[in-house]
Amino acid sequence: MSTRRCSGAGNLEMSLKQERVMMQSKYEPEGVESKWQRRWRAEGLFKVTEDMSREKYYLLEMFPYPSGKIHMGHVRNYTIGDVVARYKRMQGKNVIHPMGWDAFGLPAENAAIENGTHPAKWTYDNISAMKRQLERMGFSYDWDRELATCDPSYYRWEQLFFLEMYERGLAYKKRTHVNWCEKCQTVLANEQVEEGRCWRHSDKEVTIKEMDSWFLRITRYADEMLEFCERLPGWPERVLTMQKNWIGKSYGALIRFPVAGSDEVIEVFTTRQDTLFGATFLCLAPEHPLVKELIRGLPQERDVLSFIERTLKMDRFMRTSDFTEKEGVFSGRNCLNPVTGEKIPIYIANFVLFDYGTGAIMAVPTHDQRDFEFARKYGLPLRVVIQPEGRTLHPEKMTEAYVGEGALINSGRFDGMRNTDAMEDIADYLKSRGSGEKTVNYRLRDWGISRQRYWGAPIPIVYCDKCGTVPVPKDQLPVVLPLELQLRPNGGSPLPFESSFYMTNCPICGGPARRETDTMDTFVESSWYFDRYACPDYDKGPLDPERVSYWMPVDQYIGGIEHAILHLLYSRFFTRVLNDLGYLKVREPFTNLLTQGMVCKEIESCPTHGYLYPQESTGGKCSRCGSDVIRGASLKMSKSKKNVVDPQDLIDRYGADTVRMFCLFASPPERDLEWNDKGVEGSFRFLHRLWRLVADNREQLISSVPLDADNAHESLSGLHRKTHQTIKKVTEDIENRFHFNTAIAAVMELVNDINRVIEKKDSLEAGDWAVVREAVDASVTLLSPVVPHICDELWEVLGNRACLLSVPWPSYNEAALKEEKRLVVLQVNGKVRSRIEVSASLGDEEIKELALSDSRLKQFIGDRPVKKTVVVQKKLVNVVV
RNA sequence: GCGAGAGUGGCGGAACUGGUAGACGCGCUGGACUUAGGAUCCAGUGGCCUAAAGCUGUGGGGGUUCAAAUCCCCCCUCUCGCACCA
Repeated sequence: MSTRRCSGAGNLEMSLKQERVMMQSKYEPEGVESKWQRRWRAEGLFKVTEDMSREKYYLLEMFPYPSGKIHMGHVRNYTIGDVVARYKRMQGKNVIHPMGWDAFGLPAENAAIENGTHPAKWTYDNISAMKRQLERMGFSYDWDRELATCDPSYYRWEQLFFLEMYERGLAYKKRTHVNWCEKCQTVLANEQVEEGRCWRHSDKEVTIKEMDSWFLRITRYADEMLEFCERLPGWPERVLTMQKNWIGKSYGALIRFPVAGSDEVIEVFTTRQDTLFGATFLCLAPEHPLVKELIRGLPQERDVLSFIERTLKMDRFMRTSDFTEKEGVFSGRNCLNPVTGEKIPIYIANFVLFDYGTGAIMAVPTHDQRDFEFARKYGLPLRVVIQPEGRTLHPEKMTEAYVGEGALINSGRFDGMRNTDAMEDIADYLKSRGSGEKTVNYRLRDWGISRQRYWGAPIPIVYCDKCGTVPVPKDQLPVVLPLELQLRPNGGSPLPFESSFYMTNCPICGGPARRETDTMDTFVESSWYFDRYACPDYDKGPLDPERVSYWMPVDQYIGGIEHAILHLLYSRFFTRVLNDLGYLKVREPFTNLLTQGMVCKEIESCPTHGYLYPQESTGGKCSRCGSDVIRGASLKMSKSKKNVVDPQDLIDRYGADTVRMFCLFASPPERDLEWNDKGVEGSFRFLHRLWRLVADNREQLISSVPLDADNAHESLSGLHRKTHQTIKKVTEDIENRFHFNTAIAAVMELVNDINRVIEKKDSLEAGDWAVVREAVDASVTLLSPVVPHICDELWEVLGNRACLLSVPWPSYNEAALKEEKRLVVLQVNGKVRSRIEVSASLGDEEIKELALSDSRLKQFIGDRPVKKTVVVQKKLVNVVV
């Protein structure tokens, strides 16, 4: 690697001629930061354009919901991203680093209802407030690419995508059982239900409701998305595992059970077709579409209906909990086991999931624990079909199901086969008889995107009594969300009540028609915003093919782990759709993914007053009642736990650079960050020290002769070496693993070394100052992605003109890394007993000799005979006695 | 229950392919300068021991190795994800 001068000789000369930049002796971040933010903006430093001759680098952080104020999670996420963006830029890449707003969503509506502000005004006010805060942080966004998803110029393209998906059967409407959140007054996708609760809040259960809903056929891509999990080496294993589990592919068979005395057939999905001969009853989910028909007119009808009603009323969490007792009711009907011909009862059971498989199961109580419990409870027959080796199962004596392997019995022609071997054969047998076949089943369901809310992108569909469901013609897009209307005080969408919106004419027959009043899930907007950043101003179509193919895919995506399934899965799906529709050339949107940890802080609480704000706890006592404060675990910052730190307060107090630095220094990005007010002070102090280092030695630094590669300096060779070692370390820490904490620590070490050298200021010669200058230049340059304002200021003070962002990243000199002396550790039986310093030119044998003649080592060896001596290349000698 | 990850000083964290455990920072202790310090600087700071010498030490136990925070086996704890998935 070649040596690059850290100090620019040309710049130096110019600045010496110029009036010298005045420097304050005290570091005052506010002034420095606003100065540089102004200059960056004036120079359009963050603007980026397509340049086919240069290698592009797309760095993206998850865009925020415009809640009005940035929180520590944003600050951390965006600081990590900004460091990478600035670093890559200094490395010479053409870096795109955009920012925008995930601007549709419920909070705007709720705020509107609460305090009478229009969702649009609320949203745009919040956007400008948050934008100001992001600018104050000094992030290097190309604001020319800013977009807000609530803007018709954005969502019109989404409506176009929807129509094209509709044409291809990728968007469809069906009446089905869906997740309903009472609090949000809307339907939720499966991915948005967490532990039976709405992902937005945990205080209200999600219930099941039957209604019409629009779906996107994500399941069409299930297999491909699963397979591609193996081709995303730049993604965390954890996220891929979660996605794989969510897609949930399983191999099994579809088996048809004819209903006795009817033409109806019940299809069942099973992964255990080997146990088919032991199926002694069937269970349907209460939501199963056949249930109502089966029971019509039977004496059981009433009981079944009341059972269904009871079950559906249960919230989803209880319904699917392991602890909920398995319950069911006989439907009054039977069906025939397709292989035994035996008549077996059909039950309706609460534990059967309507949205997995076919919503119906064959029950084999002897070899499935759930079926076993159910059979015991309702006195249903058990038949053993798998006999384990070395013991005999008796149905009447069994206390639990046997789920292991064994030989088939009571299974007709398959008797004696190993159950695992019979899987294929039984499937073939079913196929030959027309009663089933092998199949693959996915846990993933189609993505329900209808939302019965106002503040979202309208679904471009019209309903006509004559023509049915009619897509809005593409040239009539966008279907604009009306802004002038009265919101409903109790939540719920005003659109179905707004005739000026829903009343329209049928695009086909021209007769009166009604618009779809559901809006799209906001995750639809976030599924393609990164594509639009490539060409936010393009109006001839959703995406400018040239620009998009230059920028996509995203090289590095950074965001919270909470989107491991939701947003990341939807985006992978959407990318495939847009690829199939011809808008995109890529199949996967994000090459590398970094999921940063949460920002946590210790909680404090009082036995009577609950969680306390820091100012409510003084000297370990509750300021209201004086009882002892309980210091709790460090938990994710949240308003309800009263452990949030407002980034704005910190910026006001310490400046953006300090906040940026602490966020990175406290822990590596993928881990949780433990907030520590004292730690912030530490970062602030370091920046002060850095500032003083330059301020106090400005004259000597500026007038020092630039260091030449070959004028290796005798007196300060240690500092020269340290400088190059630091460049190497920082480069590798950022490049290979994004470990900014160790990178910062390395620069701190260098700065400590510089200060140690400068202490002997008076004895330093001109050549020494050149070494110091090199070290200072390196420190400032290496830190500039982390703390760009102070670094640009110091860089200018040191006589340079350009902003560091356009200065190349320093490279290190391999020769300068070499130490002429090496510290060798001497061990006896693996224990450190002594250390010696040896010349780096010595060979293993010579070092061994030196070691054995070391007096301290000799003392430890005593007169014991040396059995063996291990020498590790210029590092360690271990003498075994 | 299944799957993944993690347990290192008073705290956040270093130690990259096994080779000086605790870099860097916070906190703490002592000192200097100060009218003062929550400013700054210097020194110290895993534990045991008055100190040195020494011993000991990376959740616990065992193993491999000249050498283990790091590799293997068993156990414990915590975090996250999934959780009646047929």
